[in-house]
Amino acid sequence: MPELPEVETTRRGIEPYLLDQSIKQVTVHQWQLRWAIPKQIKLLKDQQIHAVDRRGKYILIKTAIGQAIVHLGMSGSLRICTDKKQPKRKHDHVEMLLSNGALMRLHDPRRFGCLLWQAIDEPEHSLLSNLGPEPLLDDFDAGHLINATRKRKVPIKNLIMNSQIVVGVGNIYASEALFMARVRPGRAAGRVKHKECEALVASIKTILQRSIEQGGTTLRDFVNSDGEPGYFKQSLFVYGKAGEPCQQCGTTIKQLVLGQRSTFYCPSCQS
DNA sequence: ATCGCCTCCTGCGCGC
DNA sequence: TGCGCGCAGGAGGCGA
Repeated sequence: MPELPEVETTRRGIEPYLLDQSIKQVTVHQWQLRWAIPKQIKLLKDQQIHAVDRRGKYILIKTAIGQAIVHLGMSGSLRICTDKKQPKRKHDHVEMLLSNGALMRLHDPRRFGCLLWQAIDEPEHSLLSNLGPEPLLDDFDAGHLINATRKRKVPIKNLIMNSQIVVGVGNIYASEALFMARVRPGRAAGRVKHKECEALVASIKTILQRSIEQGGTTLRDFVNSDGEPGYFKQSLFVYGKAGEPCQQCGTTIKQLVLGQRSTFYCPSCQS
């Protein structure tokens, strides 16, 4: 489900409830997510939260003795519950009770997400150590993308969704950014010109930023930490619009599969 | 090194 | 109304 804007929306939503609080209780109802939750997650009990950060699509809950690493997978969400009587729902796998009385619940029907632990004295987790730059920071620039695309034969869409190249670009925003940059998603990455790489970097930044401002994209079930949907869906140009006229030129939007993922583009606007 | 395919899991919408 | 099917916002891991 969540791409970078949805994860950032979630992070911003939970941060005020978590920051400087201590964790009074960690309850795990379902240990088996994508990977089993390590038993050490219980070390969070009585720890104070120093920061709630994000790296790519990972949310990092930091304490003096280590950090919890949360990934929401396809269907995960973190919700804050301030009403104690709010019942636990099916697929609420983990609950963390905070010193301010708030309860944070990790909900994930498909269980593609994860909750991992990295002690302060351990090397950076391998899931984090091989990640590319943050798309909204300055080290993700045209030079970086040009360098990453040379001699690569993978479709450009697959390449921008590769977290070793740049983090946070998922299936929705990859199609949208390619539309904005007027580049067809199936082009071999190495055939994308320098100018087009520049446009693509700018598009990725613009689209992710705008989506964050709208609270992310809710297609089916994304909700923020308050349980509210995001509003960027109304700003989508191509994703999920196969058969509809392009908003720019009227040509019918096409759909194909790349890297096992549905992909959308305008055959007239994008070349 | 790079690429493409498979996999994990539940839920929902669609066509019959 | 019910059932089976295909598809879904991720991404590591594998074999070629």
